[in-house]
Amino acid sequence: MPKVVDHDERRREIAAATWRAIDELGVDGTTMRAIAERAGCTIGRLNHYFDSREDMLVAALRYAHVRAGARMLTAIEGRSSSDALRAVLLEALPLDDERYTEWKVWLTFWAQALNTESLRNEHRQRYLEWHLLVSTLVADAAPSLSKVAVQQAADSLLATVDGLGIHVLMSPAAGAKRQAIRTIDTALATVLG
Amino acid sequence: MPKVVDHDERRREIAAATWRAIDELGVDGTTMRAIAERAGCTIGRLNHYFDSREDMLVAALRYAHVRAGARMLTAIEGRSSSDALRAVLLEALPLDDERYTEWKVWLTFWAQALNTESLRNEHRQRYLEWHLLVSTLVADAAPSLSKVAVQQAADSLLATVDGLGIHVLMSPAAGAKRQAIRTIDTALATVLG
DNA sequence: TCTGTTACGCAACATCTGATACGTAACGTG
DNA sequence: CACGTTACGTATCAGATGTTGCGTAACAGA
Repeated sequence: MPKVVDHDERRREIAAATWRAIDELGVDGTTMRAIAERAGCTIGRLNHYFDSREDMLVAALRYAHVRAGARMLTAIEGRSSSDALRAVLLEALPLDDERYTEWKVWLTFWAQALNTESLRNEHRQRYLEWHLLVSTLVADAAPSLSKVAVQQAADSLLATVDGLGIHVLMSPAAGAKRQAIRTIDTALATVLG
Repeated sequence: MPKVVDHDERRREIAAATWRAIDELGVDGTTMRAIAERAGCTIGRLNHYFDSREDMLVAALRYAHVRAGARMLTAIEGRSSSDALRAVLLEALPLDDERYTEWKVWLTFWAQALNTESLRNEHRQRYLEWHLLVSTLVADAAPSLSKVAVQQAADSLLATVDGLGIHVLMSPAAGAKRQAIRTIDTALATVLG
């Protein structure tokens, strides 16, 4: 067994570079050359660790997913359920550079998913987890709600977050961000009473 | 002045063909060849009426915009303001094939707009009109609301519609559609009391 | 009918793309 | 110290793409 390298680590590096390329250039501009440039290697290495460009795109999506998931857990830690719910929803919005970039990646993949079944599955997977997290928090924060009402509230909150995210993405002014926070708060007030 | 043809009509035809190509193939797959095929002409004609491919994409976006605008006006006609509000919001969702396709085009352009200033402006324009329409209807339907509350309600409704649209787009099952309608109705109940 | 202009099909081109094939250097193992 | 395997840089290729330029046919106006 010669020349041993951390396979997973390399793949993660490449996924991160792909992620950066998508952020800077859009998915169209994310060519093998662009990724290699950002990963600080040659195309040879990319092809060594991934079978195709599409596999690298999926890896970038998963990478963004893992990042976001970790942030959500941090946001929940040590908060009451209603505080945690608000924190999680706000954490999901593109309010700073990191999350703005993350949203660019999401949006890019949504569009790409329209014509790629594997990406659509990837998205549905993420959405289920995300829905489960929010509905759990809603149930904790408003124990008097029926199961159906909890689901309904979660659906409504998730839709609001996604819509606001897109809006901020297209008009990333400070005003739009403040407005988004206000909208989340009124939505929460409606749900939690 | 020889061989006179309706310039605008030709451009509209090409825009419609571009629209169809985006629907079927995604924006990446929308090549000059693909558009020409759908328009029933050769690439020569495309280049005769548009300076570049990007111009044709913008034209397709405007075409979709015009279509949607016309549908909205039809939906309002002869309804009370609160009925009209509901009709307009539902009309904005991807609940049938035509509107599903339209949403594919929107989503595609949102993603594209992330790296194209001209498309972002195009979107903001559309969003302003759309926001104005909804907030006007809200003001009519709930005259007791303050100006600020009307704006807030409109923001919330628009975000909900956009979020639901994306969700239906990714999971176009009948269940998701019914769920979306229910979410719109609860949002309306909240706003209009 | 003649003429100048417009419409647009056709073919060619330079560019860029993802993928492959090959060569070499690094290194764990015997 | 070989030896065999892995890592990956380099060169190359076939295919696709947007754009350009040329040639021709159609037609309004004189």
